[in-house]
Amino acid sequence: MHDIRSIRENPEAFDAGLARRGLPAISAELLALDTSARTLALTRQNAEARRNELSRQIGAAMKAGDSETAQRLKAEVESLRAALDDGRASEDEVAAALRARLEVLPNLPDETVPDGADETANVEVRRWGEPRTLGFQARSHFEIGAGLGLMDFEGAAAVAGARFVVLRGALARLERALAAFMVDLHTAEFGYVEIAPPLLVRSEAVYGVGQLPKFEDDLFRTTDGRWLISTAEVSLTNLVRERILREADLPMRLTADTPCFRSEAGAAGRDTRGMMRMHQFRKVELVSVVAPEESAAEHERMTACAEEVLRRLELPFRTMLLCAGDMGAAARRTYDLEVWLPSEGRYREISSCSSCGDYQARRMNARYRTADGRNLPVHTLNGSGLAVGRTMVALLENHQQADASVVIPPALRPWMGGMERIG
RNA sequence: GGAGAGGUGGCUGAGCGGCUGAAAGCACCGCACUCGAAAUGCGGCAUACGGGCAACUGUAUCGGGGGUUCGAAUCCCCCCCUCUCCGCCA
Repeated sequence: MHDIRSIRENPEAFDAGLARRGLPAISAELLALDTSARTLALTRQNAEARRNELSRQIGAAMKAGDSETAQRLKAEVESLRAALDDGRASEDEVAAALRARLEVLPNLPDETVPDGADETANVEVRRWGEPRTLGFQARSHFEIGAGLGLMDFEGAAAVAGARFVVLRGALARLERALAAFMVDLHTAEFGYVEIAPPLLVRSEAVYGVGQLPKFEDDLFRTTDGRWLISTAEVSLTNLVRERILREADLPMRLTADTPCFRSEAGAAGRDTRGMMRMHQFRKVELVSVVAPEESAAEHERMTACAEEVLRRLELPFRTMLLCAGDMGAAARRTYDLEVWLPSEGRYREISSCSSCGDYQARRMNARYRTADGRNLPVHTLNGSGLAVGRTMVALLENHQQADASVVIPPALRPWMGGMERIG
């Protein structure tokens, strides 16, 4: 949610930011509504001030036993009423219209974000690792999984339908090991606090991170009106909703290993084979809540935390700075981590680390108290550290062997009970 | 699911139709006292949005929404949340 005051101060910059997102200028319309709302409010407030004053006089008159004066004053208040009610109604209407326009607008891109309409304009900022030369035809993760007999899409379809998978034995263990490995890394070495959050959340929480009201179609809703989290970002970020934090509470760094649920509406036909795009997948999420001046540095730090997972698992990746047109709505600046997939011969997204500025904080009303006693919106960041399902895909494909087995990278072996190889 | 109790400022907690944006205490910030500190005393200290060059000032906010009333933290209705007991249950 944008601060209407900042739009008032610099409407050109606001529209320019939206333009980078590929959106038309809207500041003139917003400011017209804003002016109208303020004018109506001022008129209403003056009428209310008058009414309050008269009410005080009525009280005084009644106390003095002067019921005649009291009656006369009551009549006068009555005459204010119609105007007051009308004014309030139109004020509410204008305010609602302004809000409806504001709450669906995405965040403005940071100055350091490159221009561009889609992923082709993203900028590679670094690359790590060399894709292995296999010496044989790379098999896809689902071929490997099928070969091992431990990845079952048919069974999953029978139980749940398309876009689900059933893992067995060593692969089920592998998923659990990867998640535990990631959480342990982030807590033990990077200072994140592990959280076991709700997976079903209320609308207010989804609204707070910016996924409602605009992206309702991407989510699953329960019969009692709650939502299944599409990412633990929703649960973790909202932990500070409606709170005033002390400066000493910041930075707040949280991590959680949770399933994520996405309807994948609009993704029909994409990634239909394998487990790249599921209705349910496991993800270790990172969330930071920081003071505004810290958010840029925190963004780099968080991205580095996610990258470290890939380094330790010996998975080649590149880090992309997303262009303005390719970022999610809440983000001001985003790095995507893309891991090498031998079967596709290209890099695929495995993590997305975003700095959201005060966009989510305003929607959640999450603030912190500065040393000089002001309450300012915090800055929030979130990132995958990493998407566990896709990490497993990358691990299987990158560490596959000619004999159809898969070598478990040494860093992960403690979480696999010492196992060195699957198959 | 049934019965009951309750949600007030950063925290605790009074108020239960007008003098209450809200007592008191704690916390916090000034000042005094002190060589310094503690203790003590005095003063200050909610948030949001407006108006005003400013001093200052208006409105709203006592979980959320609606209603009654000239006037609501206080009365009525609906919803949300918390707690206690009973039932059910991983």
